[in-house]
This record gives sequence, C-alpha cells and structure tokens, in this order.
Amino acid sequence: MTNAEIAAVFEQIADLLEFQGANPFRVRAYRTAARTISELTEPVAELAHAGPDALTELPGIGADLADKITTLVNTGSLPLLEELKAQVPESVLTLMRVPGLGPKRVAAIYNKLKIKTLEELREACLQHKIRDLEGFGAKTEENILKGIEAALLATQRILWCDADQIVQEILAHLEGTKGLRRLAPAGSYRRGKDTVGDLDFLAVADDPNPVMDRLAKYRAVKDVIARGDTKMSVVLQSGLHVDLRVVPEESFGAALQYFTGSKEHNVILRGMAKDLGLKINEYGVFRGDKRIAGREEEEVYGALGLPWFPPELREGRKEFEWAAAGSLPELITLEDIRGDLHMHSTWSDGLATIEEMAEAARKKGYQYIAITDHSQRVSVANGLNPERLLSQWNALDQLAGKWRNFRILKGVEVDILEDGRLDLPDEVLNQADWVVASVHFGQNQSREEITRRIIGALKHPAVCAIAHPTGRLLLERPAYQVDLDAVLRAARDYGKMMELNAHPRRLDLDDVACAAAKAYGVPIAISTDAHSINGLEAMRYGVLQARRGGLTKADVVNTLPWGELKRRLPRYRR
DNA sequence: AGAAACCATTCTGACGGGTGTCCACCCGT
Repeated sequence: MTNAEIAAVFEQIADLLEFQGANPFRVRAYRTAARTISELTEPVAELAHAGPDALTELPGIGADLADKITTLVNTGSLPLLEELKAQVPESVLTLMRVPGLGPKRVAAIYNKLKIKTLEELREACLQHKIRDLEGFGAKTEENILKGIEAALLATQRILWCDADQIVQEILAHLEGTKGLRRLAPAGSYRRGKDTVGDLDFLAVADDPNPVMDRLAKYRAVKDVIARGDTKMSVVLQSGLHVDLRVVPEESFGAALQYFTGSKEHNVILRGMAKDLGLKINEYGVFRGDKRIAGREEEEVYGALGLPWFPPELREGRKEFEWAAAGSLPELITLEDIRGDLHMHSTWSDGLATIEEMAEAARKKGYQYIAITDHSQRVSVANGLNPERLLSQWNALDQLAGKWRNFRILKGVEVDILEDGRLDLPDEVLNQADWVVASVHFGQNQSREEITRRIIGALKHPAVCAIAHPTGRLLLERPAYQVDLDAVLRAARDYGKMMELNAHPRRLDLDDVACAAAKAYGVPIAISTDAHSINGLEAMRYGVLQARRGGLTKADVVNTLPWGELKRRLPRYRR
C-alpha cells in the first residue's frame, strides 16, 4: 500500500468523523497524519515492517495510528473505516462539497430529513423543507440551491500556467482603478504551486468600492458571492473563485503575508508570535494594542527575528528550521539556467527543426542544448531507430562549427522497454553526449516491476538521467506506481541525475521529490521536453517547482557549462 | 488522536471576515 493510499484512508476517516461531530482534535490528528504520510519520501509500508517504533517516531503518529498503519499495510483495510462507512452513507460526504454546507449543517440535514444525495437536497430546497430546519432560513435555502450547481460543476483546480494567464489579465483589468495604490496576487499562485484552486488578490486603495466594482466588471465574472467592507468573492464562468481583499497601506505587508499562506505556514508563524507575546493578523504584528510591523512582509517576519521567506518555501515544512539554523537556501532563478537538456525536433514528434530550436535557445542566452528525440519503440512519435539516430548525429556534426559558444549535444530520449531493456543498442547509446531514459509503455505494471526497470536504466553506463520520472500528467493522470525513494537512492549510488520535467502538465519530480533528491545529493536537470520553439519557455515552470523544492543553483546541473556538467557523470570520469 | 508531564490529566494550529439568523457556522490563508 502506497503512502498516498494510506493518507487517503486517513483523510476519509477524518471526513467521516467530522461529519459525526467527533472530537475536533481527533479529526485533526487524522488529517495531520495524512499530510505527514503523503509528504514522506520513504514508503510507510517499509517502516511498518520495521516495527511500530519506526512509525511512532514520525511526528503526529502515536501508538494508535501506528497500529492502524500496520493493519492497513498487512490487510489492505481498516475496521474503523468499514464501521464508519456502515454508519454514514458515503454519498452524504458529497453534500459537504456544497459551498456553505459544513459538517454541522449537513449532519442536521441528514439527521432530520434523511437526505443523502445532491439530487434529494435539491428537491428538498424546491419544496422549501430546508428553511424550516432550526438554524436555517429562506436565504440559506436559496444559497444551497445555488451551491448545488457549483458542487456539480466540481470546482476543478487549474494548472499554474493557466492561472498565470488569468492573473495577468485581472491585474491588467484592475490596474489604473481610481484610488488603487498597490495590487498583488497572493495565495497558492504566488507560492508557485503546480496547480491552483482559486485566485487571491490583495489591494491597497483609498476606497475599496471602486476596486470591487471594477472586479465585478471583469469579463469572465459570473457571480458575486460575497462583498463586504474589505473582502469580496466572485466566481468566474469556469467555476474558479477569485477573492479580493482591500487593506490600509500600513497593513499591506501583513495582509500579503497572511493571504499568501500557506495556512500551515501561517499557523506556525502565528504560534511563534504568540510565544513571543505578540499577535499577528492580516493588519499587522501587535504587542498589546500597539502595531509594531505590517507595511512590508520583511517587517512582519523581521518583528519575529525571522528572515523574509520566498513564497515558494511557505508550506510549513522545513522553512522555519532552516531559518533558525540560518540555512535558508538561496533559491535558483531562471537567469541561472545555461542550457536545456531535453527537447524534440522534426526528426521525431517535434514541430521545429534542430536549427530552429538551436536559434531559439541561443536567443535565450543558453550555451548548449541536447536534442533528445524519441527512440524507435515510440512509433507514434516517429521514434528514431539506430540508423536514423546516427544520421541525425552526423547532421549535428555538420552544424557543429556554425555557432561560437553554443553547442548542440547528441542526445536521445531512450525508452525503457516493458522488460527493462533499453530501446537502443549499447554501441549507439555509448556514442551519445547525453542520454535520458524514460518510461512510456507498460505504465500499468506493478510498483516492483516499474521500479526495477527504472533502477536498471540508471545502472546502465550510458544513461545520464531519468526523464519525467513519475509519468504523471497533472489533473489528468496519476503517477505510475514507482518507489521513488528507491529510485533516488539508486541515482545516488550510481552517480546519476534526475530530470525535473518543466512541462506545465508534468512538473515531475514534484516539490517534495526535489527536496528528497537534494537530501540524497542527487543532482537535478531542469528540462523543458519542448516539442516546439515555444515549448522552451516552460523552463520558468520548472524553475518555480525547483524553488518549491528548496533547490539552489548548485543543486541544478544545467546551471553549469557543459564541460563542468559532464564531469559530474561517471561515464566521463577517468 | 498525540504529546507533555500532572502517569490520569490537560492541552492541543492562529486569526478574522461575511452571512444569516439571532450566536453559529462556514470560509479563507
């Protein structure tokens, strides 16, 4: 059983317990455990086999949860979950997806009216049965009816790159509003999370009303959900929520800090403030009634003796430990990148010629690129057999003298076949400058098989890195089953590298895996996997993800000149 | 449910806005 599956069980238990009105701290214990487990790199199942002590050493896991994990790992199920499911029809939990309905109200609706589905809830609203319940009224009933539509729309998350487009559009739309003094996007968008659930904007204005009026007029706004003196929520036609908060100038930093989050980061920060006899809210840092900071984020953190945290690190993971130790990483930037080590050309399924890709890369200031077209097995992508690949490399030799200070590496993205063999013969692979290996076929194999295939590829002397190591497609397809921890250890042992695929739908390794790779000392190559000139622009998404993983320039190999990069690979060492 | 220290008990993640109904609930970071 994978960490993600165990975490999902605990999340479900938390939902069911919450619905039953259980002790909120008990509910939180399950949620905390779920988060801990899902962010762990090593498989919890292995810890479970090592014995209960290995599990209870994890923060937030005590004797009881350790026992439940062990049961889950050994039997694949959990009696508590089965009991809860028997007591609460699972469909009731979908009622909590209706905005405005939490555990208390859903419990009331279910207990009094025996309503179990969204359809039954809609009926009850239309027959005005909801408004007669204690604590409910006509207005609530109306809002529930509206909310059901929203729940059915299934408020999806969107890719960071898509969020970026909308954010830029809204910023441009609000820019120039009368009395608007400052404006900034916040939330998970600002933290650079690979997918974004809603958009948050923060403004300073002489009067909030013109700004709110203007947001309401944004072309894609469908509905204004709430509007008060300082806070406004709208929903776009796509179902995406946009929140706007307007604060006084002297609170801008505190509000930006609060609104950027994450929630977990804020909770820790505010707890630290409390210990110092201070209070932090979105209006500032307060000692008693006296505001001692708030205009800029630096002041807010500074009031607690903390450095300013890059938003990408504000996830409530290790950042406060790093700050205490004075070892907050200096994160990599787009300007540090000197080359791109994964891209395709018209030789396989790319849209641009090698020369076009090279010209575009040179314009970006790169010193080198690797052309890594697909190997023969990927026939739908016009993958290259040995003859065509060698002929491509001949063509590269012809181009070699064309540019000064720019180099095209002879590369290939070789498939790791279902049986673990590589899709090209050794004598061909050995002639390449740069080889990335990846899994495209047999993604449904067992965790053991896929892990063995990838580790086998890492062991091959010609292979430099594993490309898109989990195969996930964000919002589309989950990662294949793979023991990433074992893969990272193998990369360390064989002196190999791992790719962070910068394509905005992939972005694997993810942030947590990047941090794990760094901890093992495994170098990362951030590569775009571009299939067109425009695809090269994806580098910024990869860098953003790397920053979330706490990577510095030194952790990323394509910040190096090629000459230095290659010396990091065993095959080039003597 | 975990964790600390009180080994049975106590505390536990911070803080505030908006809404609808009458103080609670839900929501956001």
